[in-house]
This record gives sequence, C-alpha cells and structure tokens, in this order.
Amino acid sequence: MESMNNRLRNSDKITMDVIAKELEVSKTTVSRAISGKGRVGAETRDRVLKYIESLGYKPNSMAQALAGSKTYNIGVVVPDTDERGGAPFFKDCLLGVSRSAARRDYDTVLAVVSYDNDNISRLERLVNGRRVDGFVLTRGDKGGKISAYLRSQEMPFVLVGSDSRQDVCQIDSDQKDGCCELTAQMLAQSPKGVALLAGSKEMDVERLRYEGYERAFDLSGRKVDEGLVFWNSEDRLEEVLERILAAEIECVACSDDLLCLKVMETLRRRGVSVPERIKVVSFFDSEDLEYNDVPVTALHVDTKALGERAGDLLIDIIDGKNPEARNYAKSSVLYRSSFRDNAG
Amino acid sequence: MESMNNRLRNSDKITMDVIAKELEVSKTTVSRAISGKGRVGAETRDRVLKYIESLGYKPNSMAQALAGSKTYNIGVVVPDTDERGGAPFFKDCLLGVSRSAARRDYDTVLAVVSYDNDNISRLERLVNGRRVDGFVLTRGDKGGKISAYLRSQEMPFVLVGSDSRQDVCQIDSDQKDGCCELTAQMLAQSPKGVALLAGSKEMDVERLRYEGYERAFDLSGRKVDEGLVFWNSEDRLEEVLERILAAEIECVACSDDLLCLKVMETLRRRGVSVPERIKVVSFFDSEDLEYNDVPVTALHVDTKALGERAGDLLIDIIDGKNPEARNYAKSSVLYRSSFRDNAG
DNA sequence: CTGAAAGCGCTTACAG
DNA sequence: CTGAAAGCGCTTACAG
Repeated sequence: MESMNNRLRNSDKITMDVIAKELEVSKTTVSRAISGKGRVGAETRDRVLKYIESLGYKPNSMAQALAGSKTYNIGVVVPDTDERGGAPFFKDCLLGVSRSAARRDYDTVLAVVSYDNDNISRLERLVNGRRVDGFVLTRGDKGGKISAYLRSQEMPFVLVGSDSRQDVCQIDSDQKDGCCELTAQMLAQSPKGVALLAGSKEMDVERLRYEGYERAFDLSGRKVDEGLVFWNSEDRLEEVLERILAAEIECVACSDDLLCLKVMETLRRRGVSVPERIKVVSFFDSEDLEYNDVPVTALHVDTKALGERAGDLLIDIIDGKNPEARNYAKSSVLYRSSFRDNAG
Repeated sequence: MESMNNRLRNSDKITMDVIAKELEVSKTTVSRAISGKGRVGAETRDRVLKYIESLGYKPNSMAQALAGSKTYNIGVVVPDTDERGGAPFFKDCLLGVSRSAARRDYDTVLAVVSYDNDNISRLERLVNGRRVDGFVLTRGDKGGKISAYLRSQEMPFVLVGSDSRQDVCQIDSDQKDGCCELTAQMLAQSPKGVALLAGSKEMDVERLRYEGYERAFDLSGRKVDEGLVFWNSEDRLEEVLERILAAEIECVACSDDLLCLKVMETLRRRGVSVPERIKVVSFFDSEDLEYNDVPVTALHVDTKALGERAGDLLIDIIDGKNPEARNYAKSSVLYRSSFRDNAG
C-alpha cells in the first residue's frame, strides 16, 4: 500500500531497511557504506552517508552486537571496598578507561566485585550474557581468581597494577624507578643519609619502593644504612622519629601518603619545622599531601593516564593485536614545600 | 546427519535452539520457561530449568535486547571534573547505583560528560545506539540541558540532587532538615548563639543549609543574629573568627568540610582549643573531617544509599511505575570530638 | 561494485 | 499448555 509514495513517513522507525528502500539500494550496501567494510562505489557511499546524516540515523547497536558478535562494551572490574583514600584512584582509573573507550568508540560497563566474600556474580553476568568484549581489572586481582576465570572463558583482560605472571597483560606505574629518582634527589642534599619509613615488607609495592630507594644509593656509590630503614613504622612512629632526629638526618622518605601525613602531624606537634629542620617526601601522592599545612613533595602517579593506557591495551587485544605484556607508566615528582630539588 | 545421535556435542554453541531440540520441545517453550512469561506446564518448565542449569546455559543478552527492545543497562551520567574532594561522591554514588542495578538484574554503564565544554557525545551515543534503558544524572544538571535532551528522546531518567522542576524525578538528602537538627543540638548548649560560616548565597545548597539553621532558631523560640551569619566567609576567615571569639560565642557551624578544615586549622594555629574553648561542626562530612587532628562532628549524607535509591527509582520508571517525583533521604549527625550532644 | 539471502539468538502475537 | 513462524535490525559469506 501507499505504493505511489515511498517518501519516509515520520512515524517509521528508521532502520537500514527503510534507508535502503528510500535510496533504492540494498541493505547490504547501506551497511557497507556505514561500516566502511567491503567495497562500495564512492558515489553510492557518499549518497548513503549524506542521507543518514540528514536523518540523524544511528545503527541500533544491539542488532550490531548480535550480528557481529561484538558489543563494543568493555567492563571495568572494581572492588566495592571502603578503604580510606581509595576514592581518587577509583574515580581517575574509571575516567581514564572511559576516555580510552570513548576515543575508540566503546562504552564502559561497571563490574563491581566484592573482594571480601569473593562475590563475582556481576562479572559472571557480564561474561555469560556476552555483554562486554573484555575487561580491565583494577586494584590487582587477589589470588588471581578473576584472571583465571576470565581466561577460562577466553575473555580478554588487562590488569592495572602488577602481576608476576609473565603472560598477563598489565600496566603499572614504575614505582621503583620513581622512588629511585626521588631518593637520588634527596641524597644529593643529605650527607648523613635519607631515612625510609616503610610499611609492611609483605606487600609487593612496599618492596618495590624499597628497591628504588636502594638503587639510588647504589647509583650514587653510597650504601643503605639498614638502621635507617624502618619497616612497619606506622605503629611506632614516635620512637622512630625520635631516633631519626637524634641522628640528625636531614631527609625522611615515607612510603605512602597516610603514613606521611602522620609523620607531618607528629613533627608539627613536636615543633620540628619542615623543611628547615628536616625534609620530608612521600612515595605516594594524594590531595591531602597537596593541601597539607606544609605541602609535601611526593611521587605522583597519573592514575587517569594509567586507566587510559589500560583501556588502549585491552582494545588492542580485542582488535586482535598483541601488545606487550608488561607496560610501565612513568611517575613524576611533584615538588612542594617539604622538599625542593636543587634546581627549584 | 548424525541422526542417531542427538546428544549435545561439546563444540556446539548452546542456544535455545539446541536446548529445544535436546528436550524435544519448542524454542518458544524454552524461552517461556526461562523468562517466566507466558504459560508453561510446571513439569515441562522444571525439565527445561533443570537442563539449562546442568548446562550452565545463560541466554545471550544482546539477542534478548534486540528481540525485546530492552537492554537491561542503565547509564550513569558523571562529570569528568577534577574538583577537589569530589572523588568520594563519585565513587559512592556509582557504587550505589550499581548495587541497585545488580539487585534488579541490570548493568551500569558510564556516560562521562564534560561540563566544561558541554560535551555530551558519550551520552548521545548511548541514547542513539539504544544501549541503555534510562539514566541516573549525578551532580545536578547545569542549565537542564541534559534532562531536556533526554526528555526529547523519551529516555527515562532520575536526578541525584535537587531540581526545581516539579516533574523531574529526583532524590536528594534533606539538607535543610539535617542542618536544623544539628543546629538545634548546638543551640541547646549555646546561650550566646551559634555562628554560621557559610559559602556563597548564590548556591542552592548554601541557602538550604541556612534555612535549616534558621529553622532551628525558630523552633527554639530564638532569633537568628544576622551578625553571626557570615556569607563568603572563606576569604576572610581570620577576621571572622576574630569576631566570633571576641563575642565569646560557644559554637560555630561551617557549611562545608573544606571550609571547616580551614577553620580548624586556623583555630589550632591560634592555640584556640576545640571543643573546650569553642565547639565546631560541619554541615557536610568527609573523611578529612573524620581523620582530622580533632575529629569534627558533621552532618553525614549516605551517598551510596542515595545512589541506590536513584537506581531503584529509575528502574521503577523503566518498569512503567510512577514513583514520587521528589524524594528525600535523611542525613544523620555523626558526633565526634569537636562537639557532642548532651546525650553523648 | 552490488544484491538476495541466510544468519546472529532471542521474544511474542497468533493459532491451535 | 504448546508450537510454527514472523520479527527485532543488523552483518557477511556467496554469487554475480
């Protein structure tokens, strides 16, 4: 019916079918013009493109997903923990992945897992329903359960963080390198040495930081004084700082922001002025350090960039490329009042 | 071929078709058994359910989305701004929405918009591609552009925050009520009055807080002393605190956490002890207040719960229900060292 | 370069 | 209660 009139009616939902009919070409041609795959005459293609442009037509992505068995969605696995200070990482990482996804025309889906009770049902739903093409895992993967699961499902993934397995595609900031650089700067100004207040030796990241610290000594031809390296220092801060001050050490490096904040607070309470009496840096930056009474020099990781690179790596894998398994992002030193390099 | 053997081969991708054949029923029946829609004999249904269970079969959700024109995805619109202190809200809100979604078997997709340059291309992609069934908008909707757009596309949405339009479904914490409650507690302990350090009068939320403060005075039969209400107080903190201390006021309410932190810092520098010399509260809580030198009593908004309720409202709308347009979540007072109520 | 047709894996009137 | 069949809106061999 309406055989005389093949103009588009407003009420018609626009699909490739109706576009094809309007333009008197086949659906196949329309599809090819849009996707850019398969040969189409330049003229025909332009005609199609112009027409859908004027219509504001966009293909239904669910249909594309079904036909092409590709969703153009990537999942981001995030823990639902409430650990203090975790929010900026969460946010920046997500925004980073999302930016990468956007640039390559993917969307970003959340997969919240509960590390406490190992609840990965949301992740399973995404996998089983084939709702995403791959995953970015943030904040490590305790016990490697998630990566093992994804692998068993032949689902591509990339890890933000470090994993010892050689075949897991991963991206992390180069903690060791950064700590080495910052320590080297401090050594240049501290004949008596640089103390290190560290956390638990059991943590990978703490060990990496220590290695960077150690390396700076090596490079400058000095030797680490193990008497100035304090593991688990948080629980005995008063005593540790006492000893450091007594030894007239000029610089202290703290392995993370929370610890560093405590150090700053303790020093202030004691009336020890920073940086005059002693210089302080943190191997991990945070807003609290930036806005502290005396802003603290710190090693800064660009989490958003980390997320972006993770997204890029994942989409490369999805696209069938084979990116390097181990990837590092440089961290940078943000010099603030608590310690300045000689240049500044 | 293989007519003698209708056992499932491992290599077969399992779909409703193969399940139907295995069970010698129709695809229709399998679909109905799974979805629960449409009548199926109890026995048949159980047989189907048992079988797919044993197979670990899950329907392909892209096919479901296409056939049922429903994606079971909800979008969350988040700004990509870097405003200080914004990360906890971002994270909790997202986790809240995601939890609600999970409970009702939806997934959560990110729609990052840039408020700076009004870039809503990611949102448009989600809408045009029909990739989600609705949206939760966080952090308001400057100028109402996004809600206008979504409405023009007949896309359901819920706002986290306040909007004056009566027909916009929204959920916010009851700032006014909470400020009133906390102010009342302070009034009970301050014969000389409670000072208010506020931000800009131009901001909706600042005015709401003031109204709550004012209401507490009304309820207690007292009158607000406008000389103790300091708008834009952040820029002249020293002077303002000077006057408050000179007047021997016993309590100060700060309208947000950042301002409050500055107040605490200024007081400490001057050697004014909290809560002995003066009591302090914040109308907005944050981790920094909790972990401050002297932990600060504050009005606490459960952002995760806010996100959850937003998700619930949205899914109700998607399901064709008509929830209330205006929804409020109670905020609660977290008493800490800087001010205690008489009970504590 | 272009098209008819099968297929992706579901849902749902419609008819028994 | 159950099924055959059409349809959701695309993609992609296959054959011209």
